[in-house]
Amino acid sequence: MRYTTDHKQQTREQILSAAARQFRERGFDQASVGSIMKEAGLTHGGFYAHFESKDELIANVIRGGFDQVSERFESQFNHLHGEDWLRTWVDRYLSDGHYHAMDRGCPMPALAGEIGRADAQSRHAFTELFEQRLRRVMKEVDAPQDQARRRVLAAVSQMSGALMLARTFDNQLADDVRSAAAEQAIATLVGRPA
Amino acid sequence: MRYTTDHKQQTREQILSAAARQFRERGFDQASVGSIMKEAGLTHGGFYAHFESKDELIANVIRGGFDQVSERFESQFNHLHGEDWLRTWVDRYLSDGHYHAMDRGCPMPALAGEIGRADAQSRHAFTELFEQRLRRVMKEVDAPQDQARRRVLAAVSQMSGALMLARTFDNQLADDVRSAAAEQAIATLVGRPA
DNA sequence: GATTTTATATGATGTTTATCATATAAAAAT
DNA sequence: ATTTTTATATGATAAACATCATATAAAATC
Repeated sequence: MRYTTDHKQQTREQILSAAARQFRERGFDQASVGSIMKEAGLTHGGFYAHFESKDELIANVIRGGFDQVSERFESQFNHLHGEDWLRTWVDRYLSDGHYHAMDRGCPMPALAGEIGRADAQSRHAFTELFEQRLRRVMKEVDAPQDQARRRVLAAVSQMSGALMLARTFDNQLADDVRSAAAEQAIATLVGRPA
Repeated sequence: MRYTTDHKQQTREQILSAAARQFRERGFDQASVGSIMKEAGLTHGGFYAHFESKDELIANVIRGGFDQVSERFESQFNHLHGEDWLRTWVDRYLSDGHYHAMDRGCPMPALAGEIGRADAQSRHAFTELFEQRLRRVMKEVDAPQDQARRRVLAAVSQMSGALMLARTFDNQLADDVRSAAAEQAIATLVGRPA
C-alpha cells in the first residue's frame, strides 16, 4: 500500500507514542514489540521497517520524552518568570495530574531505574538531555550560576524522587510525599527556608 | 542429599542473596530464575523447592532489602543521636560506597521504578516497610511529630531520587547531584537553611 | 547395613520473545 | 491500464523463559 509521502512518518510517530506509553507503564522488557505494534494498529513484523531494533526504539522514546515535557511546559508558561515560573514548575511536576500520568509524564521517575542499567551510550544520551533541561531551569533561579546549579540539582532529585516514591506507595503516604517534597523544593529554589 | 537441619535454610538465603543482587543489577525481568540459581550454585529446577513462584521471590527480596539496610545502619550508628545521627545517615546514603553498590544498597532507588508497576499487594507491603523506617528516622528529628514527618519525607525523596539519577548520569554530573542533594537534605532535616 | 526421607538435578512443556525472509496490496509512475 | 515501488502483513525461526514431573543421591533413622 503506497500512501501519501509522510504516511510512514505518521505511522512511525504512532509507534513511538505507543512505545512511550507502554515503556512507562510496563517497563522496557514487558512492553514487547508485538504489543506496541498492536497498540499502534499494526502487526509485529512491520516494526523493522521503522526501527533497526528494539534498542533503537528505546533510545528514541527517551529522547522524545524530554522533548515533549519541555515543549509542553515552555508553550504553556512562557509568560512567567523567576519565582513564579519556578513555583509553577514544581506545582505542576508534583500535581495530581502528573502523578497519575505515569504513562506520559517525565521520563525520569518512570524510566531512570531502567536507564541506569542500560549501556554507557544510552546513559550518556540521557545525561546530555538532562543537562540541557537543567540549564533551562537554572535561568529562572535568582542566584550565581554555581549556586543556581546546585539548587536545581537538589530540587530535581527531590521532585523526581518524590514522584517515583509516590507511585509505589498507596493512598495517604503518596500524597504526603508529594506535598512535603513540593514545599521543600520551592524553598530550595527561591532560597528561603520552608 | 540430606544435609544438616538448617542446610535448606542456608541454601534459601543464598538464593535470596543472589536474587537481591541480580534484581538490582538487571531488573526483575532480566534476572531469570535460571541465572539466579546458577549464581547460588544450583540448577534451575530446584528453585521451586524454596519458593512457590518468582513473584514470591520478588516479595521476599523487597522485604529483605529494607531489613538489611536498617540492621546495617542501626548496628553501626547506635551510639549517635539527633543531628549527628541524621548527618551520618545522609552522608552514608549518598556516599561513594552506596553509589557504587547498586547491587546491594537501598531498594528504593534501585527497585522503586519496578515496584511502582507491581500489583497492589506488593506495593502495600513496600509502603508498610517504608513507614516503619520513616518512623525510625523521625525519632532523631528535633521537631513536632508532623513537622518531623514532613521533613523526613522531603529528605528521603531527595536522597533516593539523587541516588537514582546519579546512577543514570555519567561522571561529574553524578557527583554534583549527590553533593547538592546531601547538602539540602541535611539542611531540611536539622531545620536550618543551607 | 538397609530403608526412608528429602534437597537438589535433569529434562520436558508450553509460552513468549526479537528478528527476519517473504508475501501482498495499493498508490504512483508510466 | 500496466508496471513499479514500498508500507505493512504473514509466517517462520531460534532463543529464553517459568513451571513442573520425575529422577537421583546422600544423610538420617532404624
